Amino acid sequence: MNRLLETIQVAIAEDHPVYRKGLKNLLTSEKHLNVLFDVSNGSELMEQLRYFQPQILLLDVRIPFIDGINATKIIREIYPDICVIINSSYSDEQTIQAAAASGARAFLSKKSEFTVIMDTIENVYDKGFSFDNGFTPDLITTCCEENKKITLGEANAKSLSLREIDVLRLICDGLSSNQIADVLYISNRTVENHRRSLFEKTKAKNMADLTVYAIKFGYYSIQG
Amino acid sequence: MNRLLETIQVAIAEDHPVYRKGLKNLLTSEKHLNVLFDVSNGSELMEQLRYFQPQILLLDVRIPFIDGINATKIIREIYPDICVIINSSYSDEQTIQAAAASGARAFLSKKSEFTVIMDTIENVYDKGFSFDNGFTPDLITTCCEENKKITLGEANAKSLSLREIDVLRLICDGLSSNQIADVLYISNRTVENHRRSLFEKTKAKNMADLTVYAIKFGYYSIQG
DNA sequence: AAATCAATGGGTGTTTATACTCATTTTAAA
DNA sequence: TTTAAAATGAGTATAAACACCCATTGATTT
Repeated sequence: MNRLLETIQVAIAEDHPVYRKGLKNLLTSEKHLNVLFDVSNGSELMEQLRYFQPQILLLDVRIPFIDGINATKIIREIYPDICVIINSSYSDEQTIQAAAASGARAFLSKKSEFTVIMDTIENVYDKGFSFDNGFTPDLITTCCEENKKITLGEANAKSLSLREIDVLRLICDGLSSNQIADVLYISNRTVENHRRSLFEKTKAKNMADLTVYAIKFGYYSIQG
Repeated sequence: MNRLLETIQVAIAEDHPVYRKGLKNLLTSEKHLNVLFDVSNGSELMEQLRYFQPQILLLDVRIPFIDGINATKIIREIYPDICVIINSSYSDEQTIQAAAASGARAFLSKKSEFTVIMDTIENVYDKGFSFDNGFTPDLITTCCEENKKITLGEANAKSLSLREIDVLRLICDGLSSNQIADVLYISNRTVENHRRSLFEKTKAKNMADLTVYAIKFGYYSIQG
């Protein structure tokens, strides 16, 4: 293959600003790479993914709101084409195993040299996986067997309409049905109907449940 | 003083290559700063210090061979003019206290924005200390004498009780007051009282608001 | 042309949440 | 040992949420 003709789309999720900026600069300076976006927490990550899907996602384990492992699980369900590379400060067995089980394609230590990061990205881009740092083919296969047992039926979830997303976000802002009705200039009965279809589509039971769903799937992003 | 005529001599000891390079690039781009050297472990650090003495040393706690705390103690003895700024991934009390006791002039979280790093460097250069991230004048004096208990007055004032956290988590799980009462073997009136104090402490208006708060401040984590 | 769906609005209920008031017991701290 | 706070429970209200039912309009799709 001719690498020169291809540009790999990369994204970064990492909460240490200096590390994130440094990594972004180094990746940007590579001609065949393009950094689609960089975010500092899981909430922002899921929001960005709704609009931009990178081929490679460099994902820190310890990020706020939705941690790297759970984010990987969710991403595997909604965006199975995105290859997640887990990046962690600690390379202990539990973390590596959790990364493999969640559906990550490679594991990187934060102590890695930049050349190692580049090698890993290219390996994942070419072959789908990169085996290093305790990440082995054996581990993947055993973990994938485990994965088959825990298949979640999120694929059945119907997509939300634009108006439903409006209502969902205002719910997360803490507004009541009446308040939402005032904001959107519609009847509170209409708001309640939207909410009812939100419950049906998301299988949520109440407002709290709905809020968790919204954050989990990037419909609502937590700030600060 | 005229900052433009002065160049602050800085050095970096940090074992994560990407973070180190990123930080070095950012510091180098500041005109009144000069990065004397950057090393990846305590052994290299002490070797470099024999030939080059920076005015400010940005020192990671977790570096190989000689960790940041011990390195600071040694530096204070041999090179008392070098101002050490401890840089750490975790801002827990023990680490901050240890940093203060070892003779550090400031404490930085690795999650800090670059502007915060710059402010800290300039504060230390101008005044000898920078008080932030739990680093207080009191801490310096008490740590230099003996290990006293640090009272966290403001943290206790707003912190949630254990039972309140139980209730908060079950709310996020989507349970109603009656269901929570069943799970915790208490009256639903008690649950409602806990919920009321949760509203008071968090200033949330309803369940959705409370759920966002819980996720934001780490009381509830989203599972994949 | 017929069917589908998003968006709008309503009727009639029951359940739950929220806002006040208050009291008791236990536990931890000053 | 007195004080404060946490954890428990309740009475009485109103507001909101939630569960069913239903219809109309406009846009898109088949």
